[in-house]
Amino acid sequence: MTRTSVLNQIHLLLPPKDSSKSTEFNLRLKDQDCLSLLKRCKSMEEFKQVHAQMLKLGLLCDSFCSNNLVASCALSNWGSMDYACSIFRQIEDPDTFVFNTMIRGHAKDASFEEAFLLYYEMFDRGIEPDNFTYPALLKACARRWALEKGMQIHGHIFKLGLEVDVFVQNSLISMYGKCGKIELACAVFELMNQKTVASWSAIIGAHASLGLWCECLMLFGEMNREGCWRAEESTLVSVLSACTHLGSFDLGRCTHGSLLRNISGINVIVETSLIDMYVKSGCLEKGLSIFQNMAKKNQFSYTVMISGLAMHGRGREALRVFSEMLEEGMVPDDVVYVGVLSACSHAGLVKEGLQCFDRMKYEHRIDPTIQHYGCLVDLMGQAGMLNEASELINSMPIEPNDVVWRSLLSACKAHHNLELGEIAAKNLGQLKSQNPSDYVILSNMYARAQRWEDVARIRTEMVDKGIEQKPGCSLVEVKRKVHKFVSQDMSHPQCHGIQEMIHQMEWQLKFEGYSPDTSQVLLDVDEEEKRERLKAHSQKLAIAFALIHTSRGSPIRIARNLRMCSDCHTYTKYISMIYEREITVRDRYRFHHFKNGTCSCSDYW
DNA sequence: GTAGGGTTAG
Repeated sequence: MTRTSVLNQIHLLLPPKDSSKSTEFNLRLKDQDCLSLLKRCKSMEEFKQVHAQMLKLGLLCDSFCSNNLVASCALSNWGSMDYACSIFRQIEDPDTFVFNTMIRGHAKDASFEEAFLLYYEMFDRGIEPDNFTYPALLKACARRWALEKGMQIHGHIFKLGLEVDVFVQNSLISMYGKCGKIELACAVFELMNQKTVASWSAIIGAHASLGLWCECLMLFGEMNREGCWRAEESTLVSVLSACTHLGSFDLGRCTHGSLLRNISGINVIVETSLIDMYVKSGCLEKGLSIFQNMAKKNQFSYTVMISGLAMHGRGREALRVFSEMLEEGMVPDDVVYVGVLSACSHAGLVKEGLQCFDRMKYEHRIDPTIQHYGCLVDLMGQAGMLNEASELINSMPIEPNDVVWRSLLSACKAHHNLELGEIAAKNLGQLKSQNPSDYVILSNMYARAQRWEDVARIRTEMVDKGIEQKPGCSLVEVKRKVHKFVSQDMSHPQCHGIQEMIHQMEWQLKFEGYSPDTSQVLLDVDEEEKRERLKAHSQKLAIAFALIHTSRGSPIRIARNLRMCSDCHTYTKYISMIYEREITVRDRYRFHHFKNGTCSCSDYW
C-alpha cells in the first residue's frame, strides 16, 4: 500500500459530508488502524494530517492512541520534539509508557537535561519507572561521561527493587565503560545470567576504549568458548585494534578471515582497522591493497594509510596519497598533518616537509601542535640541520616537551654534536625525564668522545635517580609462537644452536665483505670484546633463530624495542642477500624492510 | 497492544 493510499484511507473511513445518504461509512478507526497509520507517516505534514483526523474522531482520549502519537513524533527521523512536547503536555494522565517515549526522544536529540527533568517529574507524579525507562538515561550518562549521574541512576534502579533485564544491564556496562569505571562494568557483566552478543560487544568495547588490549583479547576468547561466536563488526573492530596494539598479527589475520566469512560488505570502519593492523604489523602491501580497493574512503582511512606509509619510510607515496585526499575534496585536520610531516621526516624530505608545515598553517589554518613541532624538529635534526632545529625549538609559540628535546638529542647523537646534545639533555633533565634512553644517549656521546668521567657521572646519576636502562630485546614469531631475545642474554633454551648459526653466518658475512662496526659499542673495552658484544645484539640472535626454524625463502618479521643500531642494519642487509630472505624489522620508530642486500629506508633513519 | 541494549577507526 502506498503512502498516498493510506492517507486516502483515513478519509474514506470518515463519515461522508452528507451522512444521511450512507450509514455504512459511519465506521470508526480502530486502535490498530491508527497505529499503522502513524507508523506509515513519512513527514511532519502527513503526521499532522493523521493527528487532525484522530482529533476529529475523538481517538485521543485513549492512552494507547496518544502514546503512539507521541512516539511517532518524538522518535521518527522526521519528527519534532517541540511538537511531541506540545502533544504530551495535553495528555491529562500520562503513564510510564509515554514518559519513557519522551525521555527517549530527548536523549535521541541529545537534550539530556530535558530527559532527566522528565525522569524526575515521573517521581514527583508518583509514576513508577520500569526497565524501558533506563537505557536511554544511561546512554545519556555515557555520552556525557557523567559517572556520578550514572551511579545515581544505578542506585535508583537498585532502590526500586527493579528486576533488571539484559537491556538495562548492557546499558549499565556501556555507561560504566565510557565513564572509565571498568571494574564496575565488569561487576555488572559478571552478574549477568544471560549474556547476549550486545553484552559481549559492550564489555569488549569498554576494555578497548580504555586501551586494555590483553583483557580485550581474553574476553574475545571467552566469548568464543561460551559459544557466542557470531561476533559482529563492532566487536571485531575492537579485537582488531587490540591485535594492532599487541602486535598479534596471527590473530589479526584470523579476525580478517572471520570478517570475510561472516560479514558481507565490510564497512569503512572495519576496512580502516584492517589497514591499520596490517600496516603496523609490517604488511604494508596488504594494507595498501585494501586501501586501493575501498569503495569509499574517509578522513580516517587516509590518515591510517598516510601514517602507515610514513612508518615504512615511503614518504613520496604518502605525499601522493595526501594529494589524492585533497583532490577528493577532503579537508585535512591536525592528525593527518602529523602523518604527512612524519612521512617527510622518515624519508628525509626536508623541503617538502617545510612546505607542508606552511601549507598547514596558512592554507588550512591549523595551529601547529607540539606533535607537529616534534616532527619538524625530527625532520631538521635527522637531516643534520641541528642549528635550525634548535632555533625552531627556541622560537616555538608553545612550550617544548620531552619528545621535542629527545628528537634533538638523538639528532645530535647521529651528527656528533655534543655541545647541543648537552643542552637537549639538560632540558630533558629539567622536564624530570625518567626515560632511560635520554641518559644512555648522552652517556654514549661522552663515550664516543672518550670522556669516561662524564660517562661515569651520567651512570651514577641514573643509579641515584633509580632509572634502569632497558636492555635491547627483539621478538620474532616462529610457527605461531613469539620468541623473545634479549641483548647479550644466552639463556634461550636453544642457545647452543643459535651460537652455531651465528658462527656460520659470520663466515658468510666476512666472505661478502662485512666488517663489524665496533664504533657502535660505546664501552671502555678492547676491540675483541666489542666484537663479541656486537654479535650478541638481540636482533642478530632473533635472525639466527628464525633462519634455523623457518623454511627457506619465507619472510622473517622482527619487532625490537630500541632504535636499530647501524651495525645491525648493515648486518641485516647482508643476511637478506646471503640467505635470500625478506626481513622486516620494526624498531621503536619505524619499519625497515631488508631485501637483496638493501633496506627500504635507503640508509636514512 | 505500543517501546529499549552494544556501534567500533586515525
